[in-house]
Amino acid sequence: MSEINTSVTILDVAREAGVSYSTVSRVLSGYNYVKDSTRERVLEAVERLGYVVNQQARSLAGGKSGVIGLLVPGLDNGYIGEIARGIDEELSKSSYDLLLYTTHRTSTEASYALKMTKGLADGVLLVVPLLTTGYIETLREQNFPYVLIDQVDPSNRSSAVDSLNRQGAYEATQYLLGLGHRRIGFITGLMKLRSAEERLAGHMAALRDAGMPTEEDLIQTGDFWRREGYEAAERLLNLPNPPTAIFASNDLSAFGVMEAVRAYGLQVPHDISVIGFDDIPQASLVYPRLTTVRQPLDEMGRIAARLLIEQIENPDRPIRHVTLPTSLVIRESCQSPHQSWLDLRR
Amino acid sequence: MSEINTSVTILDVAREAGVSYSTVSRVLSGYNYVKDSTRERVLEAVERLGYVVNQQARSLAGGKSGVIGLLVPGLDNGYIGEIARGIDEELSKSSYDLLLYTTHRTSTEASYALKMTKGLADGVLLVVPLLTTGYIETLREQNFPYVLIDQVDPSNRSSAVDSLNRQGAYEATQYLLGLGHRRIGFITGLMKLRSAEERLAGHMAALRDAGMPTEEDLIQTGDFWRREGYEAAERLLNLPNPPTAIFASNDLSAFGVMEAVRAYGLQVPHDISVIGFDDIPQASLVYPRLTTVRQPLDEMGRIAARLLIEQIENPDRPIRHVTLPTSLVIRESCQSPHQSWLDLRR
DNA sequence: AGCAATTTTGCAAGCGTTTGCAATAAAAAA
DNA sequence: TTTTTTATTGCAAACGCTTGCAAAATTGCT
Repeated sequence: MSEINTSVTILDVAREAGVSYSTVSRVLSGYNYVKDSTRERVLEAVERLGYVVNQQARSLAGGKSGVIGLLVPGLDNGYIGEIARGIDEELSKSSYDLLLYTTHRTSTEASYALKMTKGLADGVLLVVPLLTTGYIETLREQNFPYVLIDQVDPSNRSSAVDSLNRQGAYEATQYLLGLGHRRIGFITGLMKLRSAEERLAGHMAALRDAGMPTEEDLIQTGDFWRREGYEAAERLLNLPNPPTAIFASNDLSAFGVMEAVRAYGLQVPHDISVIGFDDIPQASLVYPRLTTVRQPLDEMGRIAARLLIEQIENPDRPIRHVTLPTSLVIRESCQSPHQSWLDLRR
Repeated sequence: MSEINTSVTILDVAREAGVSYSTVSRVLSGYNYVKDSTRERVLEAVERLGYVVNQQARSLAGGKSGVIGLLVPGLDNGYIGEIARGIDEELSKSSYDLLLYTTHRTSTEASYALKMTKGLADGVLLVVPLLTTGYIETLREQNFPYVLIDQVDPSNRSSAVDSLNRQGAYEATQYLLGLGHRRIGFITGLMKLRSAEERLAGHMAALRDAGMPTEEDLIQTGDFWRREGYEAAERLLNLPNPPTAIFASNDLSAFGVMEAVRAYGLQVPHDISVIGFDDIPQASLVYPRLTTVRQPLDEMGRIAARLLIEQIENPDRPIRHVTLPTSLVIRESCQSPHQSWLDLRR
């Protein structure tokens, strides 16, 4: 790699190796019908000239771009970070690069989707909760490889990776119940999202199965963000008969809850137990460390990436929907309610 | 955008609009010498056909790729996330896309650098602390636009964005001193890095200027990671005469410190004050919330992106080095040492 | 109306690869 | 040997776009 010149092309390599450029191309793309001695000569020339393939040209000429698009709502989330890490890890095993799009960009999601299909990427990973199903159809029609992460295609005709939201929530509530809580506040996620729906459903089911009445005031609307978590918690704490535990639909809003609890001069878990959902890295950083339902986000990213690559390299593979289990991670933010406290509220 | 077909090319648009393909190209790339009526006709055709430009082809033909490369060590850092957010925000104002590379990938950093110069990106943002200066030279030689973030080119011939590490550390130590601390433990960052060096230097300078002796045992080596922060803190706490405050070179290691302190049955800030550096989002999430030196990471990303774009669009712009100020963010992890505690140690 | 200056438009030649097809060389079979 | 078969290699034609150059229109002045 002595000569590092921008303009070393396949032709230069061909000349250097004394073969035709198509032979060089074949060697480079791992074609089999090349004599070993020739291959070696080409490789040597490549090395000597410091040649690097021009991806753009390669993909224009019909090859693959070697790029995978990742469409996410934003980077300020923790949650996305974990997924991205998983994706990145998986991609590092293959030779794909990652092109990141955040939908807060000015143009519409749909236009990104389209853009990618135009040669920019070989496939796309969608972590776009609020998706307008519209462009998913576009992708499918064009037969462009894509995988949804933590969201589902209502029509069920897309490859997707998600987790057992409902069951996770069910277990969390069951856990709280088991600790002796009888009044459990629930803060929903953004209800347009399937995952938010399922978590609520799981919670309700657990209550029902335990023969507990559901009280409307105990269900407060949130949006998966911290601020709304704080405010929903305030509403819960202001109730004439406040809950002894609060189940927030994700960790971020659980953090808001913890803050609100503290602002009310109460202590977690002493006065109020708090449980979250996701298990983002911060969950074990807060104090007290948050008990939460772990969604294997990085694993989801990894699997999605794998699914996508399979689909890219083998286009007629049927779509697949992988659902990962969640698990309750018990840390220090929950405990049994005090008897006195309970009595007080009777 | 009724017909969404993969293969709508500039030629189709030209036919539809009844003009030549070069005219279409000119309209699309904002060339001026086009009659208004023609432009309109073309734009209509584009709309009608749902045409989307093929970036690969465009960039092959000599245009720009419209992609900016971002080379980072990994995504598991919080620190990187903030920078990336800033970059992303800035990019969203322009029309560049972001291609993400993590160096933990198998190939070497240098090969990525090369790859990008081959048409894949128009410029690159480097957040690669441990950089071997080698490929920076490669980039410079090829006159390929790049900007360093939170790191400096020893030879000082690169555009870069960093912050006043030294001064930030100076102020932090001064603050601790002002609170009455006389024995301050310091946990370094990875000393290969300039920023780690500077933070240590700032700390030492503050001690010196305050007429304080520097005690070797109080300086422990860390590496900017949590685990090492924990262990360095243990070493500090095991000292015959342990410090009353610990200054960790970044927030991540400060978290490790807090953990260690807790593991020793002590309380932050009651028994030991802890101060960090960076102010990553988690800093205000931990309990007690971490007092730290704020480095405007997102702003650094934003500025770096801007610098890079300027450089791309105006190649003979001189290189620039922007250094942002840091600021002390006082939260709850520091307080004055107890007199009794101090006496105990006299 | 005639001519120069200026604005618009179109043609053709790439950009660096991949790949189908055909030609050549080598190996196997007859 | 000669004929088949199979392995190697080269040529040429895309891929979809940008851009220099030249031709065609238009406009402004005499």
